Amino acid sequence: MQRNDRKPPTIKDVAARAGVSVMTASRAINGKALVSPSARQAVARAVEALGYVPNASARALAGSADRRVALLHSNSTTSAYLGELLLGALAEAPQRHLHLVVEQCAPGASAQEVVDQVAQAHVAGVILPPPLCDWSELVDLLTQRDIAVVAIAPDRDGPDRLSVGTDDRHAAYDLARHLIDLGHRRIGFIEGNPRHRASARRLQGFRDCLADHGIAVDDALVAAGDFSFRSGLDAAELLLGLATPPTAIFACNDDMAAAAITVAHQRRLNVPGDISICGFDDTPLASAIWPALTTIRQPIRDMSREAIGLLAMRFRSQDEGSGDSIAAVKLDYQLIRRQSDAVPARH
Amino acid sequence: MQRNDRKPPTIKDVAARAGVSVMTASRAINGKALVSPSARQAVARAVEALGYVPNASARALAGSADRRVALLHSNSTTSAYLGELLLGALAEAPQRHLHLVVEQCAPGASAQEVVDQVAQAHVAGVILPPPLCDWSELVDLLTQRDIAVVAIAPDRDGPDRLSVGTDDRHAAYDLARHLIDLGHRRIGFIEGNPRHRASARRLQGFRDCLADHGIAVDDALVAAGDFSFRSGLDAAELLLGLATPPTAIFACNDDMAAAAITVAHQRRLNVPGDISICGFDDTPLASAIWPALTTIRQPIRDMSREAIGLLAMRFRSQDEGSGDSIAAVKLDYQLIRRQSDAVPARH
DNA sequence: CTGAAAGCGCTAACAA
DNA sequence: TTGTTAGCGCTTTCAG
Repeated sequence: MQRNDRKPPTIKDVAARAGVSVMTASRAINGKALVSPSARQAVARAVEALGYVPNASARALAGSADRRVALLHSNSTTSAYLGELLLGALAEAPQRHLHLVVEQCAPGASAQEVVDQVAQAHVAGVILPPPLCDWSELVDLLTQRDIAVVAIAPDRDGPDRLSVGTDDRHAAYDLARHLIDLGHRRIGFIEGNPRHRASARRLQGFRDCLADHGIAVDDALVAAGDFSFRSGLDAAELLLGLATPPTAIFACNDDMAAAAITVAHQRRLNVPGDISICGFDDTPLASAIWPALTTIRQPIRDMSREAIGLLAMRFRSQDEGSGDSIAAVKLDYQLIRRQSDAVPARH
Repeated sequence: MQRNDRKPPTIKDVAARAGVSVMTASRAINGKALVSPSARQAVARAVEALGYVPNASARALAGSADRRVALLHSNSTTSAYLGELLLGALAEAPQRHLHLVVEQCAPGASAQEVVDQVAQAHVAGVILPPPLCDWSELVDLLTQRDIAVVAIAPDRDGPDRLSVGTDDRHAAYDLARHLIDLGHRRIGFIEGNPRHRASARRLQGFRDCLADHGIAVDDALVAAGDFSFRSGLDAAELLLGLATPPTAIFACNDDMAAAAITVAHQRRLNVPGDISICGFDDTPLASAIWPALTTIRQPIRDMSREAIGLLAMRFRSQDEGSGDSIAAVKLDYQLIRRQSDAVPARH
């Protein structure tokens, strides 16, 4: 009855305590078939009593079951985004018997160099957050090397391409409808970086919604932007400087929405009294400004969780030689209503 | 010359190619002594040619060298902070031959429960970010179980306690001095959560600086807060509503500084023309508002990197039976000057 | 300085 | 349904 168990219990200890062979213990622990209920129970009890936890290294070494997968990132995403991604992946990986490694690709590296780096890591799969997931040269090279790729929120999901994301168009549609339901008819839109397809999809959802509600889209109300706060300032300046300014602004991300609020305040406009302003993404910024932003939240953590799941599934079907399974999963977004929107002021 | 090397090369391949035994290869690869220069070189060449990378699992399984360490977090820190911490730790751990696992402790769990959870993970050490690092019951329990603990930015670093952080007092002193150098004499201060010692240390640095410059601290200029945006609003309201308002405000974090800017704008004050406002932490928020905040940046990623280093060092000295080494490391902070500060307006 | 043997904890494959 | 044998890739003995 010593306080400090120097060594953690091994499967041998479990087997001994359960009165079965190591193999039976192994099978029971891994939930395989072909184990009698009684043995299964005995093992379960032993595991419980000993506080046994399988040794991941040994498992990886023995079977070819545990594979390594990498979360490859450039330094261009924010650490909040990356943090969420990491948390999801780190939580899911062990459950799927995958080892997660994190790789950062060097700033100026060529696709070939990045692939070499990944290959060095002996990974069987890679999770690619934006903007990496849209670097087709990289994706192709990886695929050629038989490394599975799953894209997080890619610009477009090709067939036979593993991806997870949300439906930007649909989310934008919903947000636009929210504004319309409030009574807005002149709604300004601040575009994101034209190189990101997400921006185009959001605009599309916005346009579709207006069209469906019989509202003509005034092109003067669609201002260019690039997702940066700075660009949001200019766009909002333009929109609010119009002869007939909009009663609401739909910004393609929170940063630009925050900028729009800043401009509104500079112009002595009350938000949301005089003008409603909505964002997209629900970054921490959204709730750290006043008024807090009504915005769309994407389940980032769940995305990487799903990504790991997709990889695990792909490996399984590879092993079984069966055809590929589901390729693109779409997760639900959420409209977060805070204080930056309201019914339009009477004229 | 096949395209797809099915299996990665093992140490056997390296040894064969170098014309030495597996053991010599192992020793050479790990930089151990007792290897002839010629052998060492041959192995190095073989490694290079084969693109050999040691298999971490096998290494962990064979030696007792690789230990597991956990980054334990509650869900109370922001994901940006956690993300940075993760990136630092994930990058450093393999280099130190440590396996990093990430554990989230359940919201309402007792210290005992959390320790049990950690023990389950077979870790030899734990990295504790705030506020976990200040939960002394937890730290004690962990220590009793012979699990090394390193605290990230703890409220106070005891002797014999591994910790890494920055010098809050000193950083606050520097920021205050920056304001004084600009010409400010009436400087408001917005406190953080009184339960966080960091808040007190920042106030102390602020006071010390004023004292050193012969400026009396007017207690009316020190407003309570709790690090939240909301509390910053109230504090700023109070400060700016004073008969003789300050010409500058030093907020204990960026969120409250952002709030102060909001209030200033509501009162038709120009920032920084009419009033300078500084933050602390350099969160993404700092550069996503207008004007962008002058603030203090803490090297969060480096902190977790250092934390891993401390653990590795501790293990090494444990193994060698030597006494404990350096316990508390302080990292350099940085004063980031942006657009929220300026010389005070003439009266 | 170098090498051979043994085994880390676990699981495929094969028997029983 | 169960147990046995072998071996994953590496490092630790312990002998050369």
